[in-house]
Amino acid sequence: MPELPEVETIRIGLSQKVINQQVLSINILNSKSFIGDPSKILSHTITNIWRRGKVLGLDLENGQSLIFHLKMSGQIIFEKKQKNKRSRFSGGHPTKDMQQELPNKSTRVIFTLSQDSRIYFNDQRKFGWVKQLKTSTLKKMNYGLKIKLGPEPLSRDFSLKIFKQNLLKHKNQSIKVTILDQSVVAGVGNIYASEACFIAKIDPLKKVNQLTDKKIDKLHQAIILALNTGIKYGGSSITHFFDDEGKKGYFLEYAYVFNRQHKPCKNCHNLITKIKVGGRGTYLCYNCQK
DNA sequence: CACTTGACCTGTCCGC
DNA sequence: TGCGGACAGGTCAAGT
Repeated sequence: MPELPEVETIRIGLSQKVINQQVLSINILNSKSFIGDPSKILSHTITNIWRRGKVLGLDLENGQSLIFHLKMSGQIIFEKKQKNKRSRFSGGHPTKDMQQELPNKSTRVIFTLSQDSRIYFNDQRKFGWVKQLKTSTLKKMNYGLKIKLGPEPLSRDFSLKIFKQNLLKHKNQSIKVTILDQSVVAGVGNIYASEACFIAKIDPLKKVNQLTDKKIDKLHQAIILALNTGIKYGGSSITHFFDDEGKKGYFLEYAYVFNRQHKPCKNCHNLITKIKVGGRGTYLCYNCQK
């Protein structure tokens, strides 16, 4: 589920709440969801929160880190207990988004923090994980992933030059499959890959070596725009995504193509088509994207 | 070697 | 209503 904008939305929300909190207990309800040694985290204090691609990290004062990958269905929900009632809203205003009681049948790990608050790691499909790693080894360990992560798309590291270099390592691969490769650029997933191809007016099936320099420039800009727009609307909620307070994201209301098959293109009114690219659902407007 | 498919899991939706 | 199959935001291993 969560791509860069969804993880970033969670990071922003959590950052105001967990810094300087101590981890009082860790309750692992599904053993495969937690990798590493929880005792190295226990009773230590959170000093920093960060994101790298789709990975979210918490650093602790003892040189250890907790990192999260939400894969397809993971959630990180912060809950602060207030006297008798529990609340996941800062002001206590109920919203329709947060029907679920916690913990629930998807809850895999519960972190109890100081100030009577908790972090719930929920994950229906059990693909996601939480790992304990030494902070100084994070980079060497590729943030818990097997491949080396590419540049952070919303930082200066994501220059046009580097993007072009990385793209051209995959000359014969389709554009969409290539930008989903986390070693080319970190954090782009299936939703924002379709969106970026639309914004750049590129057919996602087209091969990398068919792109002109001008199109590569457009695609580079389009990736940045799509991700920033996702963050602006608090991410995309299809079924599983909620932010750290249990609220939905609204990006899909503003999406050009994703999940809009048989609906009119927002640019030319032709109908949006759904195809498969690299085994993944892919949405496009054949009139706009060449 | 480059590229594709299936596995990992649980749940939902759709056609028959 | 039930059953089987396809599909779902990601990553990785195995297969071609």
